[in-house]
Amino acid sequence: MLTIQFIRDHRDTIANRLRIKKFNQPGVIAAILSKDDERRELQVETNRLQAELNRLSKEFGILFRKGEKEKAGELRMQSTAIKEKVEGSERRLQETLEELNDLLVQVPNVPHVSVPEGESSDDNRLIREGGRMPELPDQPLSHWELGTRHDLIDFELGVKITGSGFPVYKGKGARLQRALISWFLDMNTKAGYLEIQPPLLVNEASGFGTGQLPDKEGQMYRVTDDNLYLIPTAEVPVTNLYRDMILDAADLPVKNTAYTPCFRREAGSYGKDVRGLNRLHQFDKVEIVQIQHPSRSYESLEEMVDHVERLVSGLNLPYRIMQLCGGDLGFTSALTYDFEVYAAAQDKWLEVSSVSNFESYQANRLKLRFREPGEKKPLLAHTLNGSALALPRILAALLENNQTREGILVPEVLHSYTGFERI
RNA sequence: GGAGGAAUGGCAGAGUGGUCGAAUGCGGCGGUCUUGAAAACCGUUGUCCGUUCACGCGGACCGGGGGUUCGAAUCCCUCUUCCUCCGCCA
Repeated sequence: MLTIQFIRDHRDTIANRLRIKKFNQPGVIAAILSKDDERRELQVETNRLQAELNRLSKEFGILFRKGEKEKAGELRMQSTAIKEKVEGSERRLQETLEELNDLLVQVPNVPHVSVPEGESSDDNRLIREGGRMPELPDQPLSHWELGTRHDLIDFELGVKITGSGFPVYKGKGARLQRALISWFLDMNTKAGYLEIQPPLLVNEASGFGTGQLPDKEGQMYRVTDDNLYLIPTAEVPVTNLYRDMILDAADLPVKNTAYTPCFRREAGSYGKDVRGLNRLHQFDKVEIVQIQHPSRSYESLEEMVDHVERLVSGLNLPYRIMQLCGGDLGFTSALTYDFEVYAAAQDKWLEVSSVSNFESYQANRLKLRFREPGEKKPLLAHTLNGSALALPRILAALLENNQTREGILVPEVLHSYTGFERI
């Protein structure tokens, strides 16, 4: 969330900057500012009463030890009276703090100045494109047809054992998945990312830290008995590794990568977009996460984009990089680039990576800070993450684009991982 | 799952009701000494909020939450985590 200080400092411009993100509730900002004034008044009053009570208690202790029982008794009555006031004041302060927090979490991150206006994904800005469009044989097959024909992916078995959106990968299909994961991780570690294997279930505090809670609660699978959530992305556990930490500026940037399955309920999304591997409840993804100094976070964002671009072009997939418009930008993000690859048989662009700078929005929730050498006050760090890469749609595009009369060709970079060159 | 013990500052570790935000040691930072370094010595060293032009001042925090008390790191309840033993187990 935004810091109250930031909102105070930009009270005149913030509503306008949020408008681009389709947050048209200037009332919330006004309510935050007045609630914060209220909070400060209450704080001053509470602190004053607390100081008074502390002073009386201290005096009481001294008198009591001296044996001046009578004077002590007087003080005790005074303290009792003040104590009631302190309790009342503390309770009001606590309530105000909670109300303020409830308002604060409703405000999305402020978009970067370069974010274009727009309503939906149709208004996203094309940054650049690359790769060559494939030439398909006559009557090309979709990836779900190819998956079934070559016995790579079994959707029906998944339905039997779990439900729709939980495919079973078999044989060369499973091996191809493992090859992609290994190649991605190897490329990421070569680029300086530390490989992490995090837990796949997280607690409430972690969900809150990266912003999935409270606003995206319905998107996560929940283990109610133990009050845990299945991770929707490795971003959650890997970023939360650094919750409540103060890092040295010299440790920045922190660069981590993790492969994990991801679990998403995808409540409310049905229809033809969800066919095959296009949208799943469980899928595999390799994630990259950076924690960076605020003055260098946008350099890191570009570096991450370049890195992801090397991955997609290494697989010889036609791709394009889009900058998300205000209306399409996520709640917690300041700037996001989406990578889309072209799946030729479906004639569709599929999103395979989303690379974002959250600036200090997550860090403020996470209490993730760093200290400049010689400085006393720690500052909020910036967090960034991106997919490098999400598997199912990559697999879909590979199968569809590389189908030939002689079988499906495996990209060269994967040969040493798969042990086969065609399917 | 059962029985017992524990959780204190960057780390180690004292503190069982009253100037305790907390002894002491280590580490860090600054200084003295030194050609330089080490050693020694001196000083300093948590986070957050509020207030102040500033020096400063006030408040909260000793795993989390709640309670007892004029006053809680210290007593009580509860949750979490860790350790030891038993059981189960990939």
